[in-house]
Amino acid sequence: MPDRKTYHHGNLRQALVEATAVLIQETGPLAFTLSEAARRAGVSPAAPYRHFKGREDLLEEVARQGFVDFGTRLEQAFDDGRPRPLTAFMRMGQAYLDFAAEQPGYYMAMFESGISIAGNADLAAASDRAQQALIRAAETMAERLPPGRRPPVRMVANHIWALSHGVVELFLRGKPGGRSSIGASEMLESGAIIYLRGLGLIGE
Amino acid sequence: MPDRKTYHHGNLRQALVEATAVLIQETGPLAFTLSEAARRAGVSPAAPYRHFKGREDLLEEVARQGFVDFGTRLEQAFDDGRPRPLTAFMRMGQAYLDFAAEQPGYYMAMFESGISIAGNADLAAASDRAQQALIRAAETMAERLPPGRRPPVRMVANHIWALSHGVVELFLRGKPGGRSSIGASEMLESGAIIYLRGLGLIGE
DNA sequence: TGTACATCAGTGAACGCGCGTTCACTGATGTAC
DNA sequence: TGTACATCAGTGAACGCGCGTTCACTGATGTAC
Repeated sequence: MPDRKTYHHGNLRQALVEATAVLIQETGPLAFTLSEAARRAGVSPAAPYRHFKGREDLLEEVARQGFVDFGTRLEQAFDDGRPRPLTAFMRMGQAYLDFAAEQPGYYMAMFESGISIAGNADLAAASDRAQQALIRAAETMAERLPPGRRPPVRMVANHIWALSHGVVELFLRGKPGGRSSIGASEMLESGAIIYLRGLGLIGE
Repeated sequence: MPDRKTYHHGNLRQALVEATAVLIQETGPLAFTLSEAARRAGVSPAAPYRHFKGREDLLEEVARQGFVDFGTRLEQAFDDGRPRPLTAFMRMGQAYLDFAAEQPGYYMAMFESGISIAGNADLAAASDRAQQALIRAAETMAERLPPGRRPPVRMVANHIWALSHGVVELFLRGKPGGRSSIGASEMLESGAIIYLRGLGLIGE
């Protein structure tokens, strides 16, 4: 909103977060600058310092909000395994891809911007919560197996996370190793099905 | 080699490539600058222009060399499926991780630096060759299954690539979603085993 | 073997640029009375 | 309801910085004769 009328913006903090997400989406995480984000929010380059400690702080807030949305979407998609765990699980995988496709700016801020979650408690908490969604889904799946054949739940969650992330990075966008964005969805679905069959959760 | 004695460097082109890889490894793909690479090669900031068109050109050469080494390592590790395809396949997975761990600068240049392979024929060729190594391995594996149960070879190669890449990004280094580097190897191995079981290549 | 000279890989100074950040400031808001 | 005033979210100019790139140049190399 570069042509606002009032001296006070009213909602600058959030406007900066959203401008940053759009900026990253358009030109990649390397192209993000505080100045450009301020420009897009219609504000002088000094204004962001009323709301953030600096460049890094803004970027981390984008990632944090991304993780919150991401975690919420995964939880809602899995819906505690209703109506059937398998259906719910595949739906969660699709939600993972949907998030990466619909919110690429946030996804890149979360995974490709080089931020470190360790030094930011709120960010770490949001990241943990998203991971918990994956772990709970893995748990629900594992419970369908006889006790002796249950794999470690965290391991399963991490396998799925890695596969999903790999598909996003290689096949969702035009990345070095990847070819086209066509097929990311099918790629994840087929991969997940084969994996779940390997766990014994899907019959021959 | 900042204190070389001769006016002519002798091997500046390659020195710049290697300096860039080290630089990226140390501070991430965002921190790479032509000037710093020149500085580390012990040369003025104008010197690289004798060997590269500019910043982007050097970065792409780093990625290209990375893909060549990467492809060679994967091929050698798979060794046409000797002594047994399954063993060879798992060995190739380990080689994937080894490359990412031993040559992080090259790996980041290849997958995280934001270069585009499309506009650079040599780079595209090197990337293709690496992908071919994965596809041939998948082919050898698929041939072990009865004709009616053989999955699409490219799909299998892409699943494995995505899983490997995801493991590298999330678990090999201290990345946002990831925790520690411990376990990347186990993570990929266990994931691959479950996946291969899902394909019917490993018994219960 | 010696020398003239073309070639070319480097230098170093300069450029314009946009960045992140700081600063004293000013305009708008909202609360106390 | 009106006014004084504290608060605070913005401005805009300035800073130092390092970047990528260009330029005329110079020193080293190696080849022809």
